Amino acid sequence: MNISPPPGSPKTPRTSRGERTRRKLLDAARAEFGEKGFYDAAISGITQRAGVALGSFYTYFHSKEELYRALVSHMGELTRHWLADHTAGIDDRLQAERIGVEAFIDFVRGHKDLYRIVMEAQFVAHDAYQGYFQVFADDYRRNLAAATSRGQIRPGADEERAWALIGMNVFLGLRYGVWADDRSSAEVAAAVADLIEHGLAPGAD
Amino acid sequence: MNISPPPGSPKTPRTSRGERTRRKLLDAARAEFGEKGFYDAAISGITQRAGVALGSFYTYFHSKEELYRALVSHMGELTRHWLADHTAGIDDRLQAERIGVEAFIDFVRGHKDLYRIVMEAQFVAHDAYQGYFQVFADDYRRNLAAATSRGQIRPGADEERAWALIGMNVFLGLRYGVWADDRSSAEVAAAVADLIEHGLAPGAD
Amino acid sequence: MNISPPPGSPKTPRTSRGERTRRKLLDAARAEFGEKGFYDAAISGITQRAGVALGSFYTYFHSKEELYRALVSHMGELTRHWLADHTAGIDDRLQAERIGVEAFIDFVRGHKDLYRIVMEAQFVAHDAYQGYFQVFADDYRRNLAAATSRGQIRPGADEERAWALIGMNVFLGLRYGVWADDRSSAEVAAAVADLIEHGLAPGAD
Amino acid sequence: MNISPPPGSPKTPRTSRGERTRRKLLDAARAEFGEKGFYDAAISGITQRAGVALGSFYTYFHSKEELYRALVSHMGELTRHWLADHTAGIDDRLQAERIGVEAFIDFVRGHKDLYRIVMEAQFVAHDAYQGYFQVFADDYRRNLAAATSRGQIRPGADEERAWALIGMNVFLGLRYGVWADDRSSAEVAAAVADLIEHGLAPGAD
DNA sequence: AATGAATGAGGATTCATTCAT
DNA sequence: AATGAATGAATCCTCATTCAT
Repeated sequence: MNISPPPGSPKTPRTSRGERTRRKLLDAARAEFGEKGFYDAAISGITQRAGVALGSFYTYFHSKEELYRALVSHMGELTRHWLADHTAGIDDRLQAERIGVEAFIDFVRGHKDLYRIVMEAQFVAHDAYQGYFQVFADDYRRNLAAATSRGQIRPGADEERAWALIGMNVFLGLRYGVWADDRSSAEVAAAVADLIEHGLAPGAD
Repeated sequence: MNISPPPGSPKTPRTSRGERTRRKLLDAARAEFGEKGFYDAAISGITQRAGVALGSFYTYFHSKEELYRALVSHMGELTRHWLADHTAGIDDRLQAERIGVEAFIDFVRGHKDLYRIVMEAQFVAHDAYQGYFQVFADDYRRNLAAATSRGQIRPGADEERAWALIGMNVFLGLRYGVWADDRSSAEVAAAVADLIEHGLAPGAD
Repeated sequence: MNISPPPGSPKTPRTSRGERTRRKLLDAARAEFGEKGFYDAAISGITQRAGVALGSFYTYFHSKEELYRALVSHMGELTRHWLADHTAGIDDRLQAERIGVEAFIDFVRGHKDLYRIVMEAQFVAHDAYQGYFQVFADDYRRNLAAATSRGQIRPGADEERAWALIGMNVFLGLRYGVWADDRSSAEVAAAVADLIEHGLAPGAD
Repeated sequence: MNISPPPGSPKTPRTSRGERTRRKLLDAARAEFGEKGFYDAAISGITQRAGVALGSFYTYFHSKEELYRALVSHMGELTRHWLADHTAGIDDRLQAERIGVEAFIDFVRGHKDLYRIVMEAQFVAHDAYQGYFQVFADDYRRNLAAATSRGQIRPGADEERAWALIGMNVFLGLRYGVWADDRSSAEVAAAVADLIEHGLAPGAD
């Protein structure tokens, strides 16, 4: 007696050979999507890069889009781990913010293909895109609230702040991480940290 | 013997009837692209919405992409006019910033289709996208420099600040203008204005 | 102001050239489907036979199946016209039955490809198949009832009789019209007419 | 050095476990083909229903078509056994005919999937289909000849009669056995028996 | 005997663009 | 200027069959 898997069930490899092939496809897809974008990327391009037959793609993924989503979700995990690793142990929120910007730009520079994939998800898998940032927004809000309660930052509308800070990071990542390298990540981070910390007003400092 | 126009020359209508057709196509394209995105939009969809024959499209545009670029560029002008109109006469940069955020969110809400088009341009007409924001960044930098020289804001790295502020606006527009309406634009603007003005540090205020 | 056609609207040619192309496709499809059956027939095979480009197919039909249905329906009309023409003016039902069988076998012999198409419709477009025969069954029942009221035949269960008679015709058409020609249609018709008229019982005749 | 079996040799299981697997595949195939038809049925669908691995299919069958033919042939045996069982001991041909129609409709109702398989064989394995009915036709002819010589029925063209009677049964089975249940098999059989026995002519009875 | 990964030919459909009228 | 038919390259996905384990 066998239990047939539910319709939308993931296609999980059952052997180590399969595991290897799946990974080759994932890597190839990352390159193909990153270079050409979702629409100009071809399954045949992916399988050729991976060095497997066309049909093998469908042994591991239900569709082009499913694979795309897998990549977006993977990128989310990578990003969060990277940021967590780089800001671990920093108790001061403002300092964490500066380190975060710097780490993020560095990360983007090292993952331009995946960054492009995430950005394009807005038009390919809107829910995945929104979900991707929602996780960050939620984290941010929690961090801001905690910092407020510790007296590290002034109280304020944390949700709006969270989205504003995400937007900053995203565009700085785009401008200084993807489009051009004319500033070091540390420079950018310093400039922005100042903005985040004190704002623009010619205060008393 | 005819003198053929230089390649790449714009296809300009010569009659008022042609002018009307061109406009119908532009409007239809905006709807089609806004709804379906560049890749899923079809020329035939555009001409059907416009109520003209398929072939007529190529009387006015060289290609799908050319039309797309025209739309992006049009959006740039609309946005700048809108912001200029709404911040005209405001001498104080910090106040202008708040009004700008508010106006931008309102603008996005009224032009969701065009906003989507601009965002997707990143993957369809990268140079147009970059150009679109570069104009804003340049404006921003000029404004910040001027405000600095007037003593309205603290001196700082204006280029980085410019991109950071653009990123804020874009994501707030996305989150509060396109994705959901759960905050009034004024609320969002107020929250962010506070951030921009004073930053997060629990300063002397 | 244009009214866009309803989604499932037929693709009607608007020019005489289009009319010609559509007909070429219909003829080619008949040959292709008749030879290879629905599943082994290829759109590319049809367009090659028709001498038009692959894409032209979709200018006239929404899908392979839609064309198939058109053919089945066309065959229904042809058959009914043929039978009506050949049994017109025959007042006696029993004689009409004999002439009908003969005409049907002749018809099948001249339209083997379409006959195959109809038969396979059972598995491709079940409703079209059922509809095809239902029309005949209804006609039959009407004819039997009328003949009964004229005293030409014994009263009986006309619906069951109708389907039985259709079944006869279909299988005789298959056996003597499509599979082999070892009997003339008149011979077959005579043999069957006797069966229909007197049954098998060794009655008084 | 091995002696390879002659090409086309049946793949016979050597163990009872193999026997069991083969039967599971046969049952699964019957369900899959019956539901989806030959072309939409997939080997993977069959093996999934059977609860065995895809590759195991080819341990027992050379191809999809071979299995199909096995099913058609199996259905032939089942049908003949059923009819033989139900008409055994009936000496009167006309009564046997009535009982036969009734039994056939009942049989079809209980084997809709196999009936569909047989019908589609016309397009998948034409020779198997023709053979299937040829056996019945031969039987029929023999029976009719015997009945004639016993004086139970009027002499006539038995081959044509045989195919006519088969056609009746097939279509009645389709209409009243597969498509709808709006008549009991006995009712249908009675109506048709009358037709077969006396024909339609308003004879002396 | 059983497993499930790998293969690659094959086919329907879409769509930007061109062309004849 | 307008029309709509014609083109054919391009691509996703399916699936029977083979093969290595």
